[in-house]
Amino acid sequence: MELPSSFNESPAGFSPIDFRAELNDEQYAAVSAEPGPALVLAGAGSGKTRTLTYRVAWLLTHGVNPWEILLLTFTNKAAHEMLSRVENLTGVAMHKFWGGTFHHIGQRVLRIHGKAIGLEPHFNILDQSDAESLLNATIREDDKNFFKNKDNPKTRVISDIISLARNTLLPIDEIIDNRYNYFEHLADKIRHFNHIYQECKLKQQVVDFDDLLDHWLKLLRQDEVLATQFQERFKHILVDEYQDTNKIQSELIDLLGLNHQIMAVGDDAQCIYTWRGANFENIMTFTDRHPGAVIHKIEINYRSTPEILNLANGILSTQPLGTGYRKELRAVRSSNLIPFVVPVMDGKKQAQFIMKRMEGLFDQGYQLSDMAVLYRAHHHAIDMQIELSRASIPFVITSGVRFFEQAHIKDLVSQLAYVYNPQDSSAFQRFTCLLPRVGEKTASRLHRLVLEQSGEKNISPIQAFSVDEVIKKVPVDAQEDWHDLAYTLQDMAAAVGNRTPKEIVKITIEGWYSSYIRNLYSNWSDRIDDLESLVGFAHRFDDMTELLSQLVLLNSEISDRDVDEDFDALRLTTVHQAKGLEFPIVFIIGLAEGLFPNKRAMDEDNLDEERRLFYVAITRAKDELYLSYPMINEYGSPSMRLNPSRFLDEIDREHYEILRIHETTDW
DNA sequence: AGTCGAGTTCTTTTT
DNA sequence: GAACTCGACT
Repeated sequence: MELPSSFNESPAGFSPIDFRAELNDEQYAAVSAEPGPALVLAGAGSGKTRTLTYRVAWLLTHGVNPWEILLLTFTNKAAHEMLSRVENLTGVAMHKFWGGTFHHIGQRVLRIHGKAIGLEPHFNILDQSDAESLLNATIREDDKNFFKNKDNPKTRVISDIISLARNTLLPIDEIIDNRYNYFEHLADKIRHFNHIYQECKLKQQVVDFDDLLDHWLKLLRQDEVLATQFQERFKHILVDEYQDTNKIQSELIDLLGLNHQIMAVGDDAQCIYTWRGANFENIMTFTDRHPGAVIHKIEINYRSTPEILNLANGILSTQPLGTGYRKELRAVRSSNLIPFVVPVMDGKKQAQFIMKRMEGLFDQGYQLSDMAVLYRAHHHAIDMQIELSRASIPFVITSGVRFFEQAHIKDLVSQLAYVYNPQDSSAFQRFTCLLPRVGEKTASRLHRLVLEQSGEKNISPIQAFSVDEVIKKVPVDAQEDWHDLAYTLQDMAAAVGNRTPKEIVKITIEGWYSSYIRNLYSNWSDRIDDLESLVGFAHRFDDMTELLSQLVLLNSEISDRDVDEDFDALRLTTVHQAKGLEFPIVFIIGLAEGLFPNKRAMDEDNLDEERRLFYVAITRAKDELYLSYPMINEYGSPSMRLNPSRFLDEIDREHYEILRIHETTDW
């Protein structure tokens, strides 16, 4: 039930857009808003993306230049989608905008201006797991016995604490006080670990995800001239999913938008990232921080049936008073089936019910790609995957190991990263540890030795791989591989500057790594195929640094062979990853206490966020909605009885119908 | 001292 | 299935 769209009607010339006709009153008011701070409260399914897209188009047709617009989004996908829609609408090419995730833009700023805070333009970006291993290594080096004590927190926890502190701009002590008070005695220690970790990264010219925001903010704060330059350059700043911004992000936006040119778009009812520091205070206090801000409410819902919206509104009304903007989704679609609550015996029965129901839906003309199964946590989908595979029903699962996070991809990328930044010990360690009898300790010794020799003999670190003093220290079993590896890296280094990224990637694959992988994996040809598709990906880049950043930041992008959009398959996804998507048919599974709401959220009293997550899940559905819960959980050593989710109890009984599984055999 | 293999224990959500 | 621990082996 989308509004009429004139996309692609005039492929050659771009005829003027009739904004009034293509938008409803609420949307039009936001799109055509006068310059000045604005807060757009867009309910689920109300055409938020459309509004943002048309706003950009509006600005462009009213004399604003593309480079004067900064578009900040939560995911790369959202940025891409919006900008390509703008391109279709106005003919202005995507790359003319500064648009992307906060991290992406931060990276871009730091490449250009990072020198001021000690970052060379070729710095490498560590992903979550690289960052954690580096932190781990730093801690071990500083305090050998720290992890021997079982009562001490694991690296993961320390990393979480540090990250939360940085994202909320609060001191580490305060984070520990508030959320980890059982580690109070370690506050000094953790602060110290953080300190040496930051130093270590800077020395190696690497940054983690948080640095991309933190350094960016630091840069703007310390260099007033630069800050002013950005403030004057970006005449319009548009922020998507504003409710999920954290303190450091809102600080960045406020600083960049000092001239009151921010349009923030969001929905406080859909704030689901507080665990990552998101703070919906940002959206609640926006008008205080930006006096004169105009609030635009967009509430007409084009997506869902009234029955589904009744349920969604019911959830909204159970939210504690005063915690959000008052809103109600208004339906325009005609009535359809009432949502069903489906108790089932266990996960297997749950999967079987869904498959049974799917058959009925096929008869009604729906296809697999119209349907999605949503769940709270990845492992809730195991039974679903098993049963679907057994019945050979095609499905895509947006989770698990992402393409760029697979071992062989990271192995290869580490070699590329190292050639561009030989200080990067994480990259060095990643590929050296693949050699026989080389582990963490040997790797770091070799890395030090290589740098030392490079300094002493005044040669590049990569040439130093072949120096006798280094070779002597390589374990005997690894000698042969070491030579091949050194040769490949030197080949790559020689190609830097005069070959394209694509060609360099090719050299890397065809070098040491392909012979290594052949001996290691039985499915090596699949893995080589993956690597080959990396060559295709690299083809899009002229600049290796840009390619390397994207490989880390774009972790949701999948390999080219999976990009087939027409492939008819059922979608399995977590609720978090389903944010912003819509499906005619939605099954939400595992709606039991301890699963959804998640046990940990119950322990930590985070039920409001779980409820918002449930709200997000429900509002993905267009035509039909099924809410199911297993009564028994066979995972966990003694099978446990499960109670239906409290969220089901909170819904008015008249808004759904209970479906007993034995009655459904005829569907 | 450091690597490697076997066995155990869990994971919410993501840039 | 991967991330960690532990004991054996170099």
